[in-house]
Amino acid sequence: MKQAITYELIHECKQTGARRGIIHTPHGDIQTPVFMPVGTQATVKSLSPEELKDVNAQIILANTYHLFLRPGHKLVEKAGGLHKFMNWDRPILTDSGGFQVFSLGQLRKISEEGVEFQSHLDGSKKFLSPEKAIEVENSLGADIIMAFDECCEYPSTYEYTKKSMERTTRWAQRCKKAHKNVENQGLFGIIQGGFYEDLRKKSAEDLIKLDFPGYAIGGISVGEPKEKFLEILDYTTPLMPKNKPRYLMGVGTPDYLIEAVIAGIDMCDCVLPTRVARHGTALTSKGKIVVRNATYEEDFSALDDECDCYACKNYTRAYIHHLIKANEILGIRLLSLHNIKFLTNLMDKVRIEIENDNLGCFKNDFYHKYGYID
RNA sequence: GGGUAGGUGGUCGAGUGGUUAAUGGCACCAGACUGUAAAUCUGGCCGCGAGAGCGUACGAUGGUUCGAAUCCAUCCCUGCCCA
Repeated sequence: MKQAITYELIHECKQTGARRGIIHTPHGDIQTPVFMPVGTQATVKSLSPEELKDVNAQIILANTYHLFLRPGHKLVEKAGGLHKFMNWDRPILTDSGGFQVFSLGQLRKISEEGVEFQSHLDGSKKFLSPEKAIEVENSLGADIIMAFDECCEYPSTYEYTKKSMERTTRWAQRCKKAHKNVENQGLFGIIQGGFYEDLRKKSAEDLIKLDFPGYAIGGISVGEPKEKFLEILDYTTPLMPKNKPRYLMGVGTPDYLIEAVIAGIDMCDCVLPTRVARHGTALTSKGKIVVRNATYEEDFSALDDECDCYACKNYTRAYIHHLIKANEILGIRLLSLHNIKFLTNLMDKVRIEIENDNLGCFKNDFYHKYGYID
């Protein structure tokens, strides 16, 4: 049977082992490694699809939980699917709601059957199971859909993490069984196991037996220190199949992205660029700047003199500072645009450096300039 | 000129004898943000001090009181009404 999602490995960086590849999807190819902006409610907050294309977004995320609650997956299906509904003709990935099991901690109850949520919108009770999540994801029609998992908080005990991981594996099995649209949508499994090496290993092994077209690492960047993050990344990534896309969920600071790619990751997503944008911060080649702060009041330079985005080509820090202070939407939009472009530009460079077998040197230069102490 | 309501920290505005350096909102100054309950949240916001604390402060001056932003007197200023 034709697979919706396939991965083509083009090159491995001789310096770092990072992978340069292509993910083939029903809505076109994705050059990897790739950064994926998040558009939870079928929109990357404040930006239009045209603008997302301008900042080289190759693929975006949407969320099962949110769209299930509103406007409802049946409505999106009636609209002709997510692509048509939101006017985005490039690939889409839908998260399963597994992250909401974590982020809505106080509003849900987990059982073997699934998760009962108290809707954050109106308090009403909603239920998501592996089968229901897949039903919703099938209706939404994204190219890549994620298995319904539990993202554990940090720290969690070994016992709890083990139980949760094993349940996530059983759920993955149920997801696979429930998935009806295999030719158009690729279902990815999510490796859990928290911060325990043997659990990660077990999770990966069991999920690989289920033969998903791609695999993700979940349950990372939930508040752990960076050393922990690197540790898990380093022992989990090699467990993932080489001939399939490897997705690290929820990672978006420049250093984490680079570390992930070096570890062998192909895809990352994060709300960070758009969220910090709305809060008045720009990511730049010389580190992040809080443009909301008074120091930028009379700074008539661009956000980042190395950036070619619309905001940097046309506006000054002083102007964007003013817009943010004045609560004007344009400030948020310009920063969102810039921050996404900053990360997609970073990944563009990363792909080139992999091809040139030079990612290690690039990392050092980048860190030095950005102000990371490595 | 007569009457009336008022003058509180950057601002609007609570407080009407003590636990009040003085509630709130806004403004301002920072910090956080990683599969989005987030254009959100947290902290600071009279001066000096690391801190304990000290010093100033509720239009002005004087007074009553153990104690006043709060009571009294006079003065200054502002809004509104009448002439």
